[in-house]
Amino acid sequence: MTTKSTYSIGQLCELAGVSRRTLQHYDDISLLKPTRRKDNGYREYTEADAMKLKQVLIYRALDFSTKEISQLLNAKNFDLFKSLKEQRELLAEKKADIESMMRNLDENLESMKAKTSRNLDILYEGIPKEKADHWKKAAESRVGSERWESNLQILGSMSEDEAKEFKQRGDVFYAAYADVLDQAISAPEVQELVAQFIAGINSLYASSITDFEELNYETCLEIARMSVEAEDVKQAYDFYGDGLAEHISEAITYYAEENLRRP
Amino acid sequence: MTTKSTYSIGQLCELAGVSRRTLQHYDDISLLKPTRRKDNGYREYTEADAMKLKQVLIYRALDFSTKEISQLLNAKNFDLFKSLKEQRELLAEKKADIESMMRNLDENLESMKAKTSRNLDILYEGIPKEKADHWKKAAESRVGSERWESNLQILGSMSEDEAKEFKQRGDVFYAAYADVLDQAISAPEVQELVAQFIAGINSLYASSITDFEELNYETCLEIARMSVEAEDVKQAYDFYGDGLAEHISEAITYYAEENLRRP
DNA sequence: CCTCGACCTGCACGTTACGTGATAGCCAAG
DNA sequence: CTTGGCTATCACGTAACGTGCAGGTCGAGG
Repeated sequence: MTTKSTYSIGQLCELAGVSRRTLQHYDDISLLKPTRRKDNGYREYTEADAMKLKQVLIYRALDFSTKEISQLLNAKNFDLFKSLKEQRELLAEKKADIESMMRNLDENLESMKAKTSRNLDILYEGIPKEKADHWKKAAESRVGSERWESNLQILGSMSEDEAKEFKQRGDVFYAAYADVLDQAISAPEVQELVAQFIAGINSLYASSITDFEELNYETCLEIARMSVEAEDVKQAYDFYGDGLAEHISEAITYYAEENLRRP
Repeated sequence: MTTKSTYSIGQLCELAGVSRRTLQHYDDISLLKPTRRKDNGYREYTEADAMKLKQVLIYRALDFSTKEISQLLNAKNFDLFKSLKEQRELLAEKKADIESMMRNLDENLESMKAKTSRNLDILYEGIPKEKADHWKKAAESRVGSERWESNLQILGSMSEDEAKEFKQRGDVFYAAYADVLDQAISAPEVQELVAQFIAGINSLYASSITDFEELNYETCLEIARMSVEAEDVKQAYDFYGDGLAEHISEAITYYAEENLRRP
């Protein structure tokens, strides 16, 4: 059973993955007229038409205008073989373009990663070497885990100065927090610090994430959980004061319940 | 000297290789608004805007609509890192598409070449093996030489049956021509055969080359020249009768002078 | 101070390559 | 004989700019 060598418009557009209207349009502008019309006016495309359409689609994928394609395909002395070779050339060029764009992106990605790790260095500055290495490794290994990737990328988007500033503010904050570890999580001093903490995260995110929405109830609870459940985060917190991780975790939870409860 | 970190519309469009109007358009539709307007109303773009434009251009190269790009780039929680990785993915896909199209083309080219050589076999059927091999090689080696490539490709575009038919007609014709070798090139019998010959080439070309123009004066002279100058063609002609190549060459020249002279 | 050319502004209509109906003819099946 | 699925031809809509046009800005030079 040889393939029936004529197609209706519907069959051809199905075959080629283009819309009916596109074929009608190509007919209108004489880019690809069906070989003949049946008596009822229906378009009847042949195998040759299908081949030509394939050519057209390749040129279209190469961003040629229909006018240009028309000139190419209907040129006097049109030579299929040459045309195919030319298309190959152009495709190769386009491929090269894409590869160049990919290399460009890779460079950007690399530089962002590099910056991230440089800024991680800054972040763990002044912390005993073994611990720092341990935490840093844990942090870097999180790249690839959806949730943390963008957190780390915020570091990557900061300049070194900003990173230093960020660390400084962190040091100051956690030192201050260490001073209130003996107070109840509901104590105004504690809650004031937590409010600062949340505000800090908000402004950090807001500056680097477009249209960032302020931390809500659930997200705060999640931060509270992570503070104690992620071992390295917990250790980093506890570095500033014994039991700081658990304390701030509960304090954040309390804060969220009091201030961010759903309406 | 650090690069001045703001651009006018002209500078940015120069830098990015897009038209002024495109940037104005992106401003209109809020895809990429300049960071600020100067007091005189001039658009002032920052480095960050330039980065964003780069993103836009990549997505545009990937055939995203401006609306889609706008949604992607201005999405809540937009994440540059993720976006870059996504772009890499998409570029990889596009590259794969292009590679697939190239493979497809290569297949077509291969099959055309294969058909050409199959039909060359048919063409040299019934001719002593050494000679046939010699001529065939010469013919195939012409692939790559502009002028001959399309001639051979006409063979490639024929079905086997057509090729056989073609050879048969050739055999008949050259046999007939061998019978008039003793007559003058201007003799009516000879000129009648030449007319048939030219008509044959015309119809052959017309059937496989879109909008082919009939052989003109110069082209005929060229055919005449090739008949004797191309060694293998000459030998192929002479196979049908001694001195046929030179005779038909002169006869074609005469025919052209008589019938196809410029007005 | 004036002018000139290069740059910028907004506005409006033109263009390409289709998309999206609306309306109507063809035709095989129930 | 109607119904559902294909087809046809208008005809208007749209996206992403292109292409002027009339007019403001600005630094350099006469």
